[in-house]
Amino acid sequence: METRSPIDYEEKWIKRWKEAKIFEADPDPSKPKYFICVPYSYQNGPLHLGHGFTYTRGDAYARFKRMQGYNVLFPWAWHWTGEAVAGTSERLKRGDESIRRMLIEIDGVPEELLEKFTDPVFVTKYYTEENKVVVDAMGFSVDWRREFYTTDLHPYYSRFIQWQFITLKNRGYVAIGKHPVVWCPNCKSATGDHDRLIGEGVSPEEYVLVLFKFNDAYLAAATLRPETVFGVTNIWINPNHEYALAEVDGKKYIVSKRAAEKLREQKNVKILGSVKPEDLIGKYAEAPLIGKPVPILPADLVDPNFGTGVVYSVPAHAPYDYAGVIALRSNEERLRRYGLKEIVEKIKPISIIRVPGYGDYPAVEEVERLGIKTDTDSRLEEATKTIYSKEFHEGIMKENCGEYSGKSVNEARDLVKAKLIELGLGDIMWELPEKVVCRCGTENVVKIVENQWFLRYSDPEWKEKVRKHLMKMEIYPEEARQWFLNVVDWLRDWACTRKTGLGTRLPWDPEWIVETLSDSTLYPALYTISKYPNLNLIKPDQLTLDVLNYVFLGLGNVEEVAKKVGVDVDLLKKMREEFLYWYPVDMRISAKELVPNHLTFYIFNHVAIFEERHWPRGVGVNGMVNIEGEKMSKSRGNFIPLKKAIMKYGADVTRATLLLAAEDLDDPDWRERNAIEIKNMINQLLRIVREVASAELVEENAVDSWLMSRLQRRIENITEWMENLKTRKAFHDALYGLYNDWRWYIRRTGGSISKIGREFIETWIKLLAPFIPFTAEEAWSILGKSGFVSVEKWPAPRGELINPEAELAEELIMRLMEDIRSIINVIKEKPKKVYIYVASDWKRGLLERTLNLLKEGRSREIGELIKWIISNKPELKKIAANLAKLMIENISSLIQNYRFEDLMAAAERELDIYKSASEFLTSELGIEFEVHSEDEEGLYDPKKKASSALPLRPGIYAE
RNA sequence: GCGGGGGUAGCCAAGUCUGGUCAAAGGCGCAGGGCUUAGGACCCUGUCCCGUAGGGGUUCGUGGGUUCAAAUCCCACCCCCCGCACCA
Repeated sequence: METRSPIDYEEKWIKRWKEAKIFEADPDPSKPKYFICVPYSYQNGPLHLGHGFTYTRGDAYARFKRMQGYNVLFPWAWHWTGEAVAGTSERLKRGDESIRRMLIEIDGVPEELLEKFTDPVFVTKYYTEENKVVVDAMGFSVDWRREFYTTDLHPYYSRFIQWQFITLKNRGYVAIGKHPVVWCPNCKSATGDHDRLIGEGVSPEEYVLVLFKFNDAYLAAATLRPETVFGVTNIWINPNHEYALAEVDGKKYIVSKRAAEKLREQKNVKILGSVKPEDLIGKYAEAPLIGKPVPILPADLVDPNFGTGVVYSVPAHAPYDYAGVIALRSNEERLRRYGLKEIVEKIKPISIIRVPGYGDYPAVEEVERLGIKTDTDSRLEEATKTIYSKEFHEGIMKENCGEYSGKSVNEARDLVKAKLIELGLGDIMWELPEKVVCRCGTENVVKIVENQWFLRYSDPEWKEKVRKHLMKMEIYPEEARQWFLNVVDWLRDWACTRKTGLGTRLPWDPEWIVETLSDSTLYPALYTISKYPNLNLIKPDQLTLDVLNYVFLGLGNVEEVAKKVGVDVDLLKKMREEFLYWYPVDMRISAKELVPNHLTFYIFNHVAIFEERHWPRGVGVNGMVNIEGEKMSKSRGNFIPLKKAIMKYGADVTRATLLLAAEDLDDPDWRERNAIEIKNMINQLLRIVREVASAELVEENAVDSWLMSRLQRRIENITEWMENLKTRKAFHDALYGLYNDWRWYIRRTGGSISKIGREFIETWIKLLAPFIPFTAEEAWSILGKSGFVSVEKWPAPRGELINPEAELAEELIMRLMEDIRSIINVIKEKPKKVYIYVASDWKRGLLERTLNLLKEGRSREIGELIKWIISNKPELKKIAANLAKLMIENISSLIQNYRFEDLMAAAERELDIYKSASEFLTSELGIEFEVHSEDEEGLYDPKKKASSALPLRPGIYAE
């Protein structure tokens, strides 16, 4: 399906830009370079408004830098690596109706192609073609000669990835090990979040198995709180469940049957037999570390399907356990059947943790407070959470905890765990805190994957290098820096390989494929040379390790390398030079969801592989697009592909609507209303341009100076905001700020336009070019300009055109208009005539005094002004206080933008300013005006308004 | 739980770092007027409450505090959004 904008000129400019090759960038030593990129997107669907937002920001910045005179490289590529597309194909093959519908209705895939979607490679190809059209349609200023996609389906991408991984491995950044994953025993694969029927977001948790010696075996109790073993009073088992006796890594465990099965995926397990609950209940097992025999008791709270089905009981600190004791005590039948009465009576909670806000037995307190009587009461969950968290954060181990006494619970937990394992009395079991069910309907377990390859992001030295570099990087907005630093602290080793999906084979262990977030960390470097193989200057298989080592790291003897692979030495040298010219990346722009993964990995990998001078310089992050205030998602039905937005509103409207919606970490909200409004605005802009293009230019006047002055200030602000990636502010001011200036100008000139007015419009178009490039080009050509505004020079503010006097004069006129309106509003009838009284000359002394007072921060010393007024004009005694107060209020709002001299000068010219504006005021308000000075002889002033006149605030009388 | 961001007028959204210029930009919506054959677009005005003179009153999640002065600084609390590893 074609992507066609309703705006006729958009297509035209895409074509012209392409023909003129203005976005193709080659090294040019005479120009400063700027390398900006955005993360490539996974090709499992159409680009949507979320991509559109990040990419438009990137493009606007690229265009801005280009206009500033930088040699800008803005390349593009496509991510094919991953498992999701394979999943889609698989579901389609199985005849999944929902995926069919989604592809047709939401992604807009033609029905006849659906058959081919059972092939993942076809899917990625299809979307790459579709999306490339969209990227052009959006007006992104891409150098397409450098395009590529990932995986070993591409002629050379995998060579790059293999080089990267071999380099990482050689430098010790790759490790092999075990790794827990959520596992579907039926599908025999890891179950990602999106492949789940139940249990989204659930990940494996590490439980400690505390081993209680029982004959020649161990009762293995699973716990998150091994430190509480000092408070154990008994063991709970489920009286209705037959347990398994199993050999686990050479040791005999008694656990529930389900647990034995689960452990099979994690350890070496041999099931030896079963154990009846009656064989355990009433007997004793020995608690580790304290060597105390504790009785084994029955409880309904024990779920054989969770953990090991064996629980050790700490009634002082675990509400469930205390409730279990209560429940058992009152269960006469059970006590009799197992002969437990005496044992149970002796059980007393043992306090081992001191925690503020509770006495010795927090669990007892909570259970009694809530009046809980059974061990299956649902309120126990809440009580457990409360105590767990409180004790973890504030709890201290008491004197009865051996070497752990006095330590925080937090600390003791890890120490006890380590000790138990060291003594062979503890073990690890991974378990899912909640039920997870695979799409296939099978309940999942945790599997330990063996021989998993990792990137060693936990390496303290590596982290430290990254942290240090982060402190030097430009990060926009600044708040994101701390976030990055936290991520670095938190980061663990990353399982970097998978068994399924598309990607690049791990060079030294080809049964593994480099996973998607690990093969996308270094590729900006590839952009610097990808045009060579793309233009057939070097063959993909000539990009050997030696060649890449030379090009990216400067290693080896270039003559020898060239000879070995059979390419021209100069070509290799040129590639090396091109890499050195462009690298490092100056700016990478992305959505904030990539901070905790991709962007951080990107920095880690650069730091690991390249020389320091090639580490990333800047990162900009932004929020994630909402639609009409709601999160965008296919399942909500509010998913908007970029293509759809373009076809409805055009690219510039789409770009503008997104850019105006938010900046920094705020999430932009796409609102249809805004898009419509912006469409009108853009039409209006072109209307103005056409009008100006054909206008007969008149002589300049004072308002022209005002207009130019405003323009300089706007340029200054817009430029500074852009430098800091404040795209919303910058564009908002470029669009609406300048528009409002223009409207005022037209009002003041009565619609006539001077040479200056035209110059303003030309500059305005340049300032808009990074944001709405199509409209800007169209406007540029309407103005009769040749060439592209896209490569025009970005306007620089001209200090000599800043004219505070002209600005102040206009501001005074605006204020006067407001005051008159305000009066009319209150008296509720339109006056026949309005008299303006400019303050008497002597009052300028008052202005001077007021300015001094404010300058010195003594705005409260109003008494000084009052005294001064009275000493000059005793007859004003009554209103002196009022005048002084008004004076301060009026001036304090001006003093921020204008200097002392400007204000004094304006006060001297005030009469002229109002007189020359009186015609304008009449046309605006439809009222006759007379402007007088308070000093005039025989002044017409029936309501004595003239005496209330102050410098820069005339008196007004309406009749 | 841990980490990050945020709560401003009917809605969206600036302002918060650097307290006074803040009844608080801009846009939308709404109301009135203009233009127009009409609609749309466009232009002007108004849009917290009160007010027959440019003024006054009460607001910026909640509750305290600092200060001559707080949307802005400090403390506590409530609520919302995002990320947390095999989805990219």
